[in-house]
Amino acid sequence: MDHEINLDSFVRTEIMPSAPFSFDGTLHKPSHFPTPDNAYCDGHYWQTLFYEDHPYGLEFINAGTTDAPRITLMIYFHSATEKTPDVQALVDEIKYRFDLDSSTREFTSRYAEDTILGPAMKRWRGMRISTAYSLYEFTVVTTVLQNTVVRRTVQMMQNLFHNYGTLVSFADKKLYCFWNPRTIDHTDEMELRALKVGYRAKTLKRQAAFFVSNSVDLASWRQLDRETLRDNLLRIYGIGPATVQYALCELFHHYDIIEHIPPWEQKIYSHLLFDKDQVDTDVILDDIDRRYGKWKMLAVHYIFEDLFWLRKNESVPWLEALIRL
DNA sequence: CATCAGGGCCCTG
DNA sequence: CAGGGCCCTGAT
Repeated sequence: MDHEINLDSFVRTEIMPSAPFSFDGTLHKPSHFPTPDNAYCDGHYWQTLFYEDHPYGLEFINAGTTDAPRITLMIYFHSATEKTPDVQALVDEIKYRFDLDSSTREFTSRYAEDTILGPAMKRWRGMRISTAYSLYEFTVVTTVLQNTVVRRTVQMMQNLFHNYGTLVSFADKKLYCFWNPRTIDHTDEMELRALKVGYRAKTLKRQAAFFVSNSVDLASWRQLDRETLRDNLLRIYGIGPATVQYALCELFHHYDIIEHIPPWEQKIYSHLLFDKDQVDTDVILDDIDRRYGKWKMLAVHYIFEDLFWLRKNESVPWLEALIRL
């Protein structure tokens, strides 16, 4: 099952994101549960990428500043199965997934002195909402996130990578790369259940089948208007109101909407915005809309991630109480 | 020991 | 449109 591939060759390229740009804030999201497909340290980020049926290893190095951004990107590949990777296509895809070309200058200058956003802005000015994942991969991640605690989510993801993913080595890292949905489409549900995913086995099967038979054209989904896109996403088994919200901002970079606040986030925003334990979600949504208008999703992302960066460095007792391991 | 909710969603009535 | 059920595990 667990095969390993040495990504023995690489190409090197430079990417110039639009300014301002936060390298660390965009590439590493401390609020996300850890997965064995990426690694991070200050100014340096490693990520596997399964693209066009090939495994890649990406190494991002911060070679610029917030106002003069520059990323050195190494794309590692397996020379025996691929002679010349399509670097341009890969770079375009990476730029989209990490939203490297988006313009946030209006937002960053407008809210530089905002009472709530100001401090986060000093640290993460130019941060984007991003994900390294394809839509299929994203649905897998959100599926193992549902109705459980973080420890189990991490374990489920580990089991799935271990059984269906590919261990790749590059740049002195060994990380797992995502599988083709066909892999899970071909396994039976009982085998999946043995990986402790519980009732989610059915969901994972149906999602894999969907992506195999429909070959979703992500490029065209990215062009859709939001309502059509939302309808399409909600038609995927296992995607409901919470996941569709995450998908719209993380995968498709809609920064101007937030319509749904799940209970645990409600508690966090209650603390951060109102200094209370529990505030009604409608009140929170109204407040966010009034303060940040068309940037409201990006705004709460700054607030949220800033909090989780803080948690990396020191303990935040009230937050720890909300994170159920 | 038993019960219950957890970083939702589907399905039923 | 409200509410029960879902695999499992740790908290209570």
